[in-house]
Amino acid sequence: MRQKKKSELLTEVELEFMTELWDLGEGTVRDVLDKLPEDRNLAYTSAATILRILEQKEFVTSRKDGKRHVFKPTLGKDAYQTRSLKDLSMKLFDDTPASLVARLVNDDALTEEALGQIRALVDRRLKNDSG
Amino acid sequence: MRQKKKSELLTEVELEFMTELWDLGEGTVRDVLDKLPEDRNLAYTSAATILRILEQKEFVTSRKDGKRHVFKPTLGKDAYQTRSLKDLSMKLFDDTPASLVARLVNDDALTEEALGQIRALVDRRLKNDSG
DNA sequence: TTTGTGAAACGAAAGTTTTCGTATTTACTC
DNA sequence: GAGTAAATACGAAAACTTTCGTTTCACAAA
Repeated sequence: MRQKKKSELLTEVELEFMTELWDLGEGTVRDVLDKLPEDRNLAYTSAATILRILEQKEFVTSRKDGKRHVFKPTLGKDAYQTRSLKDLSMKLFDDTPASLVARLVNDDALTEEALGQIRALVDRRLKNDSG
Repeated sequence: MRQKKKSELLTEVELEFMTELWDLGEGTVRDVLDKLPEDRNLAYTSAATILRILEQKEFVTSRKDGKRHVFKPTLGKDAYQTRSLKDLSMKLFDDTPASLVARLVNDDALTEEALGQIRALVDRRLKNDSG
């Protein structure tokens, strides 16, 4: 029997939808569809299908409100951010978060301001841990 | 006319192959295939197809060596790391690298040592920029 | 030159993701 | 209850990714 590949990661379109739901908190098919960019031009039924799939994969739950379904993430955006970073770090950075940050801070496009913010974050975390 | 979707990002299997090529520097179909995990069990022709696709997408070039083709990345691993981070940052972190790092350093699984390394990297970059 | 071995070329099957059409259901209004 | 507007349910087409089989080609050994 072939093992079902359960990736735990969102596909491109799934992520697009989850991003809207994270922003909305929760919402109907119509809510999400209306929130997509003007030029996205996705059929209503397509959007409904994506949400159905997200529910099958247990990334969202739904409740009924009158005749509509209201969808709500079961996984927080922060948790998914962590999961994605872990995946990227594993696949492309030898599972060494420091080397990921190294690549990031060596990016010329990164502003001085962003660098300062990053250091502040790291410092705060180090202080909290030790003190 | 429909715009060809040119993603610039590697698919799962493409990344798997590029990773081996980055490690090898360059290599033949056989070289890459032999480098995959024991239990990968991919047919030779499948590997050849992936490399052919990577060449079509211009992620690698090939030269002939006797009767075999030797494949070589056109894009460095570091450049692709940067590209991936930019993509992730855009899709999941509001295009704000600092918030990506914030998520990373807030991950409880991150060791004190890794944190120290990260701060050192940031400090070094800040010093170099100003002095 | 024939023959054997391993590689390349190519197309297409199999698997997954994305999109949509059709049919049905629901709630509301008269 | 019949009409209607909007939502859901479901299947399947379309698009993309992954895998492989068959045929052709290149080189070397007899």
